[in-house]
Amino acid sequence: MNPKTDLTQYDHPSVTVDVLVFAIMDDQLKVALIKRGTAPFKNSWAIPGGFVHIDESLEEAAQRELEEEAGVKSVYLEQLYTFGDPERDPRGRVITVAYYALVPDHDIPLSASTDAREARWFAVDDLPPLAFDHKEILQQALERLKSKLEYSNIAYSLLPSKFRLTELQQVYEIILGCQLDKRNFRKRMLSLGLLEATRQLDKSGAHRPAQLYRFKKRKMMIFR
Amino acid sequence: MNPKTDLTQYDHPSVTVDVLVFAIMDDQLKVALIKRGTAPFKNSWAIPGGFVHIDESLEEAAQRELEEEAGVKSVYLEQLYTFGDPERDPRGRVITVAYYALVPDHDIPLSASTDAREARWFAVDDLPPLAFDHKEILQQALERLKSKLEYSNIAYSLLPSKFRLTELQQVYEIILGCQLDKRNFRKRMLSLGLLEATRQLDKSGAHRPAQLYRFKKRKMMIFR
DNA sequence: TGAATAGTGTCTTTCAGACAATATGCC
DNA sequence: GGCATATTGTCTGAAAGACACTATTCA
Repeated sequence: MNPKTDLTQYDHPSVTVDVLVFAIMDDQLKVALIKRGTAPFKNSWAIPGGFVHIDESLEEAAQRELEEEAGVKSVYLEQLYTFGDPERDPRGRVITVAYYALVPDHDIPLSASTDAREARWFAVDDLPPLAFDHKEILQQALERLKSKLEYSNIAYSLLPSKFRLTELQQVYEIILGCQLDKRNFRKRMLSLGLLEATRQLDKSGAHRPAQLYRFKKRKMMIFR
Repeated sequence: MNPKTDLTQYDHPSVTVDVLVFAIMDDQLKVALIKRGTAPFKNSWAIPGGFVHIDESLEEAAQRELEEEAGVKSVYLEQLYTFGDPERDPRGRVITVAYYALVPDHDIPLSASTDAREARWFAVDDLPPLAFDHKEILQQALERLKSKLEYSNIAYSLLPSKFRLTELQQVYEIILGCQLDKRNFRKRMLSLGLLEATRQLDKSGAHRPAQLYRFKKRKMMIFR
């Protein structure tokens, strides 16, 4: 049986969404991947995704994937790019609209869903070979994430609602891949006026407790 | 006859590309629009676009539209965003991948192609009502254009290969919609090191001739 | 009191922005 | 010479970056 049959017989491409789910875990930026249970690329790791239903919007489809995969709702979700090379899927013409999501928690269990044998978090700088053009998609997501970190407040979406300034700085350092000066970082963050101190202290360590802050608005803002 | 029939009977969405073609003409930013010759939105103005052929990439489809519409090749072309609301086209499920193009010439004749009664340039701040969700698409393209102008060298793609600094400044002023200081503008542009003086002067006016410059690289570069 | 992290200020450099006079070529 | 545009420099304020010590809590 020709594997292309079910995808191209109508001359309409299939449309999928792929969702890159990012989180900070163990002081690393991690991405959720699934191990494919079916051909093509059976047993390869891939970005979770699926077909767009005929009556749902692209964003709804991405939300649905996100919930199936990581069980999370109301997290940061943004359309990344649409990948449509005719050769990107050996089964036939599949156009995928890639989204990326940022989840604040440090300990999200993943569920292997349809087509997936297994789901796991991978540090983005220690990845297995990926199926399809998923390496390129991931690459592009990382670039977007880095640049958006510099001129927006999306970092809030990788943090719990209250956090120490040191934690915020770690998010920046992990994603940008470089060390930042503590004094300059705090000066800059506080001068943006997007943070406010809460009345709480973090007393979790055997040392001076840290002030906890929150973002005034948990909505993406551009500052340039 | 149910107008949805031909688009949804297979449960696959249709995929189109829409291409926003921008140029500077008469000291205004203009966009190429077509007047639709068929329902829905018959006689409304719309962004030119068409179906993605089953064997061409999205970018190839956009190139093809661009050539059919404006007869231009090798101009700046960038994917903008993918619009996929299930209600965006009354005929059924149509997902469109929007691209925008920047053409350097001041006098591009447009050809009315399939489905179009007429094609015309419109100043972006004097637009007719647009079909579908095309107003939103155009809005988003303008935002992208403005922000990219600030941190990249895409302005080169709206100019001929050699140009006066004054012309370059006009491109910025027209797109950003504000006046810029001539001395500061020139200082900044020259300090970026992306421009080089040619050996030619522009002697077209009854006044002191201007030095002609060119971009060292006619490839999009980010400077941030 | 020692360990561990929190918190803070100054100086320098760089860049953006305000601002106006002179230069050159053509008619 | 008059007109029209081209070309050029200084000052000021803001923000980024380099840099090191004190403060606080807990064990």
